[in-house]
Amino acid sequence: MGVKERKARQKKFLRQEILDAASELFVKEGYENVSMRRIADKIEYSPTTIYLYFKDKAELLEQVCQETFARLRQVLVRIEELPGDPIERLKRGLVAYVKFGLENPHHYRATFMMPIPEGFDEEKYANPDSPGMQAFDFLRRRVYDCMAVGRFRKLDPELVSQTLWAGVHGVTSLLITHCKGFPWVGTDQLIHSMVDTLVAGLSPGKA
Amino acid sequence: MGVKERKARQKKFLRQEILDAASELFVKEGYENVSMRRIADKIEYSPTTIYLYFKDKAELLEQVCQETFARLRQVLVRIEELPGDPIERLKRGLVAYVKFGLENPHHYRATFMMPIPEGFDEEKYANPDSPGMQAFDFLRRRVYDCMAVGRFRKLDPELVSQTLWAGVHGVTSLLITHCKGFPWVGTDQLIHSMVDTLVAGLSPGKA
DNA sequence: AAATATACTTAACAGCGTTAAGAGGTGTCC
DNA sequence: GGACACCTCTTAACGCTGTTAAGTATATTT
Repeated sequence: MGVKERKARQKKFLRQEILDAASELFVKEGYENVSMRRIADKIEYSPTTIYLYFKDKAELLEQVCQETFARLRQVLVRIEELPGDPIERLKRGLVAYVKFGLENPHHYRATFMMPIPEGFDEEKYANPDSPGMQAFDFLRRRVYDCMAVGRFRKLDPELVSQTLWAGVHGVTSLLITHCKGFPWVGTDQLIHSMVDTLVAGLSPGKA
Repeated sequence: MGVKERKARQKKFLRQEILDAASELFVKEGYENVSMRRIADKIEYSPTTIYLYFKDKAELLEQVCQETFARLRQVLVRIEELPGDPIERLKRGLVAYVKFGLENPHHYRATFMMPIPEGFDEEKYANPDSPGMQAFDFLRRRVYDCMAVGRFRKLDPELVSQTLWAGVHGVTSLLITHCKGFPWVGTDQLIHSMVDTLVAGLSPGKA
């Protein structure tokens, strides 16, 4: 009676195949240039088949992004395990965040730069299990570490975390959108300038 | 022989009418929900008429955004004229930038958060006359002011300007995209935290 | 009055996300 | 074995989208 299991396996396989095809197109072309029909062509199924596995295009690409952002989580966990100064570890995490965004610009855009779909589901964005939230949690923990050892001024740690996030998000999204056509002083320079400046501004010894 | 002039006036008038209709829809619904057909309906012309006045949708909405960003320029010029501490003037400009973005989220998104169109024209984005560039120039001048009076550490002023821009852009775009569904500590708090932290981090007295 | 230029429209193309209805094979039960 | 139901997938279609080519009707010029 392993027939049910085999079918389930096949279903899962096709689902993954759709995800992979979508991902590949997505990486190459970005959100608006990936169409259900093109994905279907790639896997040699009819377009409507995709709807048997995903509610709509938004859900499909959200899953693609989640897969990718799971990798960011891994990177951050590895950094979390590394020894070192709390400040240094925080900085490393922030820099890794930006680099990850620049390496996966389409995923980053879809996750953090696209308008929330009309009927926004509060839970999904507040959901602490989403990879985005997990990345933010990493940041928050690093901030608490820095505060615990007095490397940051006594501020609302939530506010500090959000400020840092906004900072690295700013660099990431700006570089993604205007990568060409603007005389950037240099990607790495800008990343480190942001991280160092924010951290310096949060450090004690200066009102 | 004022007939030519009258025609030119009429042409200009219709052009502006298109711009206004597009702007109104754009403000209410955002980029993707504004269609050429809806604009045409609004002004009671055929959709193709718009193409006699604008090359395509991108150019039309770019003009809409330029009109709006011209208002940002006015706001910044007024701030520029105000007396006060160079640091305070810089901060006021940065805060005004974010508030403007939050008041015109669709324009801000279209201008600074959308993928550059395929055949990107380098000149247009490097064009120093574009409202975006003018806003950046304002920022740059304020940075030079702060440096001139020793309120900033001796850093590359270009790098400092870009860092500040990325910071305020980060707050703006993050709040635009995730305005709901994330437990923000408070919009104004976040804005001022970013501005104050960056400025503090750039100030002398702290390595 | 005929020719031309201007301003606009109609019709169409090729694409999009998505849904409704149907086909064809597989497994189940009488 | 045959009827039935299920599961997977497809075909066809709807109503959108941006955009172009061709046509019309009016006004100006010759």
